[in-house]
Amino acid sequence: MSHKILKADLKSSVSKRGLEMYPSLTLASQRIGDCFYRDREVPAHIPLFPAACEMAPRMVVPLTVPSESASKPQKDEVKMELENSALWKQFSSVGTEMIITKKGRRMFPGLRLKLSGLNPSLRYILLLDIVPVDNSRYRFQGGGWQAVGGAEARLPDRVFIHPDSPATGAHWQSRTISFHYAKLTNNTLDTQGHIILHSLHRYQPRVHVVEARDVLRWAGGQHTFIFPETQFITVTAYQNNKITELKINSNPFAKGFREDGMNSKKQRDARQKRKMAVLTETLDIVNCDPCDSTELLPQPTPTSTDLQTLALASLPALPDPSGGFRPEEASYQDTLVPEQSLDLNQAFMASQMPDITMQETPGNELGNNIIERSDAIAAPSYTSSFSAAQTNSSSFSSAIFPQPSSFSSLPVPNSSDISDSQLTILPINYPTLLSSSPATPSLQQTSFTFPTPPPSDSSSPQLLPSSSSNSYHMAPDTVTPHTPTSFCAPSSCESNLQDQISAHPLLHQPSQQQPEDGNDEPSVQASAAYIYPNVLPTNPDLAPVTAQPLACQHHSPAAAPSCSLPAHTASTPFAFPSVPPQMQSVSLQSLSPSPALHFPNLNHQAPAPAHAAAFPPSSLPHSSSSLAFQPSSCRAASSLFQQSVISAASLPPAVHPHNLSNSSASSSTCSFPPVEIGAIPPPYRPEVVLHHPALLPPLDSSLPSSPAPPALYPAFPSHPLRLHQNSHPSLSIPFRHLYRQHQHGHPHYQGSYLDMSKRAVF
DNA sequence: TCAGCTCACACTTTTGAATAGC
DNA sequence: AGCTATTCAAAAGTGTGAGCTG
Repeated sequence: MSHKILKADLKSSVSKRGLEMYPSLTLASQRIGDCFYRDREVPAHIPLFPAACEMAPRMVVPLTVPSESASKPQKDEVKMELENSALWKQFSSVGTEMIITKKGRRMFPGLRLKLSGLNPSLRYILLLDIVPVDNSRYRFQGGGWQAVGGAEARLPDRVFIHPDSPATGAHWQSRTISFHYAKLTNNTLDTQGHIILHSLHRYQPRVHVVEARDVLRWAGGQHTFIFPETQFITVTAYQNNKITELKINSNPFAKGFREDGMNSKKQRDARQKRKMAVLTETLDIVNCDPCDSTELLPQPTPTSTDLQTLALASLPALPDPSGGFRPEEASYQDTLVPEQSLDLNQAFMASQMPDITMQETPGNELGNNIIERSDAIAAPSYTSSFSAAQTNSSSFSSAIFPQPSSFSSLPVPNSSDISDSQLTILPINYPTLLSSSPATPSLQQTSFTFPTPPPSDSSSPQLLPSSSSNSYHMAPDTVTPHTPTSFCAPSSCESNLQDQISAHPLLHQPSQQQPEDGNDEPSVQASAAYIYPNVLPTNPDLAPVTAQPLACQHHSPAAAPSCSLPAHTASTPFAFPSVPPQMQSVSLQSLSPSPALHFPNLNHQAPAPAHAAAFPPSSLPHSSSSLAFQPSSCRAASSLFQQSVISAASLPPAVHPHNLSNSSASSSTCSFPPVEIGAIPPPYRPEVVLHHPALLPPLDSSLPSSPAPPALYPAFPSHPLRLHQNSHPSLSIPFRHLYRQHQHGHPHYQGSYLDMSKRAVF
């Protein structure tokens, strides 16, 4: 089976930033102040992010967002379930560790997902990215994981595109979606497209469902799903023996290491004994033959293989200390035992699999570019259960979940806490969690609209406001795609942030979140517009806070700025560079130009339209961006957003690691503050393409030269999208090697990659 | 000295080409 | 000739443990 894997380095703010932890909101100040969401309970425009303290590590932190009003029709109910949730929870209860190696290591357990709610006729792209949960480095001490310091500089974010992408909704919904091809590496110079992570850091995988049309057209609705139980700590060698046991017992490839396996400790010891015996015997023989000894001694020390060969050859009749060395038999036994275990797991999963129903948050019909908030429908139940679980025995808690009961009392660590915190990750008691939330395990859903990173210069096309009241305003001269979104160091911003957070109205509305019944989502009433974060921070953590380039800055909750959003209606297509078929990953980068996706397997699916007009009506009518947190499944909320793209940049404010530890470590909850989802990075910006003509594929004469853009996508001069007809990936440029110079100025610059590091720094 | 990393190893499953059978 | 099933070797995925590194 040859999976045509598409690897591309999309630069997405989403992947780059991941979910920002609340309350350490991280959008650039100039944008943060302009980020408002409307909420029924909070009619006034409430800035998503504190104006003063935007600096925060890009981490996964869900923000609780009041869900859309129940009265609103839910047009977009994308649901995702984690099929092997039970297995994940088993690991999570101990403290999931993921081996990362230089060559890349697969994740185990892998992400096995079920999707529903997609438009069968539309194409979607599934993306996997992994973002830091906090800003700490961990060490396994005293049987548990403890934060022992600050995280290392963030590495280039890469996104793994599911090999089937793009595929129709029918395709995705007809089978289990697995991301087992994705590999993790700690090689910062990795050229294989693996997801680069730091060892001994804590991460949260995220899955993004993006409408292919939208991605190809520099925008699009998206759904982001996060399963708290899939958090893990990266290691180069397992630290917790329990994890090792679980891996061995669960992973078929590790079958040999099982108790009765051929590579078990017992067998290995036996082999070792035999080797030593043979070696000793051989040496004795050699030593007994003085004549030969001088001749033969020069031979190299027998290798283990040689020794084993000798041993096997000389010990065929030797009784096996372990009860008989019969590979076939042992192997057979090994297979039976684990399989049964897995079956049990499956049964458990089935029983535990909640009927997750995440409410989607219909976006603004008019396409208003407003941060839309969807409520964590099931937040209460899930929250409480999660909290309860906290107290239990898991090796680490889900840091991303703030205290349920209280936004107002959301723990906001002092700066001092940050430096010396020795976070001990508490385990999550999933069973408790599940049992406690009978209604629905689904977490809250949060939907966000993400501005599409606009071109950096005036020449770049700009999105014409479809609605005057909700238009984006760009300040090309002041804000470039390179403009960092974060402007203050975490330490300096913490106190302010805390104050702001505590004062934030939303933080005092935990009770307002309705239980998930699909009707509890608070509707966004007040018109809210936030300045289009046209550029994601190149190095948000280092970016100065003072920079406020955007013309439309509104830090006042009452302010409803009208900002023009640059339109990226046209995609600048180019072929992906050829990549190994098995994995193709992209670095989503918000700031740097993003290449148009070229999906090799488009041709064996529904004909790919050359331009938006050719696409069927979007299943994400509002170009929604949604984020859903759920234990095992969730329904993503869709929000109306024209330029929604997976963007970590627009992701929720980063939660301070310590904050995280305090809130989550002490309690895992599902009451999240509003989560802002990042957006799929746009293709290359026009100016970039101009300087790199090679990026542009030959124009397809058969395609209309000037396709009429849909209303949501104002005319934008560009090359018509030319979908590659070759079923095999033939990426003409190192698409997957596009990196953004990360915050902290990551030194591991990819020399062979396109230099995306040159961007304005404020 | 030691925590963390790299690498070779043995074992396993997966993959896909080659072959056989219908 | 075409299709399907089977076989088999190579490739790739595992954890382990010794050795290396800073």
